[in-house]
Amino acid sequence: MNFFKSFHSEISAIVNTLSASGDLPEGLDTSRVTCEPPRDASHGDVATNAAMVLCKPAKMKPRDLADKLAPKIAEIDHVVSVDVAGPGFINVKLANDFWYARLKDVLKAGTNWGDSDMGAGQSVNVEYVSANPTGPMHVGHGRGAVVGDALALLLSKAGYDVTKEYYINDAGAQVDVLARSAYLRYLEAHGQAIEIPEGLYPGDYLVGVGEKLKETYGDKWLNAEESDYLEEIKTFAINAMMDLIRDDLAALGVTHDVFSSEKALVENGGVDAAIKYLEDRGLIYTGVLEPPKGKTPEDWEPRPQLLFKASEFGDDVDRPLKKSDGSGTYFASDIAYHFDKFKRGSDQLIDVMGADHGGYVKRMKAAVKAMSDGKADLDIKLAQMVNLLENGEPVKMSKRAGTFITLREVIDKVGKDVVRFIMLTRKNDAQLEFDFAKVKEQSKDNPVFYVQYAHARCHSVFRKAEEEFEGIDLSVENLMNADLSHLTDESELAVMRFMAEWPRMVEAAAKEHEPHRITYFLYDLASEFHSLWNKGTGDVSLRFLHADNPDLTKARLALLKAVSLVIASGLLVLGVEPVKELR
RNA sequence: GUGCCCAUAGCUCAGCUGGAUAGAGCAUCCGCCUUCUAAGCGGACGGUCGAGGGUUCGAAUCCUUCUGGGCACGCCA
Repeated sequence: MNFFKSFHSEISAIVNTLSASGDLPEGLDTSRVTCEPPRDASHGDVATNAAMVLCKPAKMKPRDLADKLAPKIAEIDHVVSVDVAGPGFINVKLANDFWYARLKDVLKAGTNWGDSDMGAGQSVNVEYVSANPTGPMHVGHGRGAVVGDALALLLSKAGYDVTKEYYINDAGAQVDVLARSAYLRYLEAHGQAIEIPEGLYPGDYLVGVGEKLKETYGDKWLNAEESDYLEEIKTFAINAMMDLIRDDLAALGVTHDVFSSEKALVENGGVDAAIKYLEDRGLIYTGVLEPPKGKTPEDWEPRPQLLFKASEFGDDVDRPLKKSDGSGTYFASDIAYHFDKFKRGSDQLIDVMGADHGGYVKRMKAAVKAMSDGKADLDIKLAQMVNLLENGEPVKMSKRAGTFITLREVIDKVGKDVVRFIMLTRKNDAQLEFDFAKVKEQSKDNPVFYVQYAHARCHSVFRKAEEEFEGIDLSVENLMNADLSHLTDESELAVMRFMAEWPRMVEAAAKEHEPHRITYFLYDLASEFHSLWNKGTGDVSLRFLHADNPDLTKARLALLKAVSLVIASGLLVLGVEPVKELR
């Protein structure tokens, strides 16, 4: 559990007590009071800004208020000292017993340590990947996939009821292009010489589709009109592409709970229903849009269109729902899709998409606000570009020259765990450099390795312990009984303090929808641990195993066990498998 | 032209949504293996947080105006 939270409620209780006794005014709002680990560890274990936040409504000077709160805070369990510092911070030091208790919490909970009930079972829908079913995934898709998947895992850990969803864009012009491209490959499979015109998909991943089309249909479509074969071949090709994509995702360890089809949504009237819903609320009209400023398209001409009043919900202009040929725009079906997600019971929606969809954010948020009467919240995470490098040099990619690198190739080259971890070493909206040379390197330059190494080091001691102490019981149940008061070195306590912050980290990262924070936490924990480890090189008494002192050894093993569990727990959130040994 | 995102050490980036003297890694320099993995650790050097103004006890963080970069801008998805 997040002990900063319970500290916060202790302080609120103190404030209320002082109010009741007349020492402080009634009705002070403690919601802005924070309890955090101080930036500088020498300040103590918990710092609170209570005196500074409450001084104004309490009509006191911050230091005076702090002096009033401090003696009461000193009475809280495990508090050994309270200092007032700086402009009015109250710094609290906790007894070692407190950290020993947290360590036992870790052992007891295992990799479930850090689980939170913050989400209280609220339903969250995370939509991610949603790559068009027109070809294999590229590395950029992979980033969205990892960000979405890790975010979903994180939210689950924080107590939300998460649905992981993929939206298949199987309607519209792009899948028509796919169908035509597949048809050419079908002709090719029948021995015809083909030339792929500009605008169709040239990728050779369609060759196999052409052959399967031949197997399935024989020569049935060879001399047919497009209007006859298009639908059937389209469905066939889309299915083939989705198999391909699902396969790529599986290789990344990404699985979705729900696949939603845009085509189905159009065909079952969902889009029309959504438009009608907005129409009934007076949010739709037919009008003519201003041409875009600055860069007017060549073929621009004013044309009346069916428009959604997005500007009433924070968007810049109203947005079209129908194309000039009368069919729905992508936006129209996406409105229907988000409406559908909302009606299925999620009032918290998260979309992960590529940064090139940035211009789409405002209108979608406007639509969700309108469709849900403001009840649903949509957060859109934009996954920025990934730049592939080889030893600092950009990897040149060209679709035409066939040097395009797919996500699958990257996974096969470095492994899924490396891809997942590296994709989360940056905020989602910052560009990411992915250097093949770096990520395969087994050194501290490579964060994946650095964290895995810490985990592996723990296990190497367990193996050593089994060799040196015959019949030693390394089970959690046994280690839980260790006398932890042997652990008094500053580095040991530093590691314990750091682990105790994990639940708070999970909650903060989940609240902000920022899975990359987990990566940084793990890196820092690994760093604390490596530091402790190395102290043993200079000071033999700090090593973990001591043949002449089984009690001390047991306590140290308990600490190691906890470290390995917290690292494993964090890696699980990232979808990365903790390794016990590095080759 | 308009909107969104970004700007932090020489380089690559964090900075816990307003807290204390702004932190890591790389690079450079100096140290540490008779060892449970040195695949590591410790230290030094390095900053007008792009610029100006504002909000308050307090700003890298919030507001505003600039400067410089990325993305997007009806009938693509």
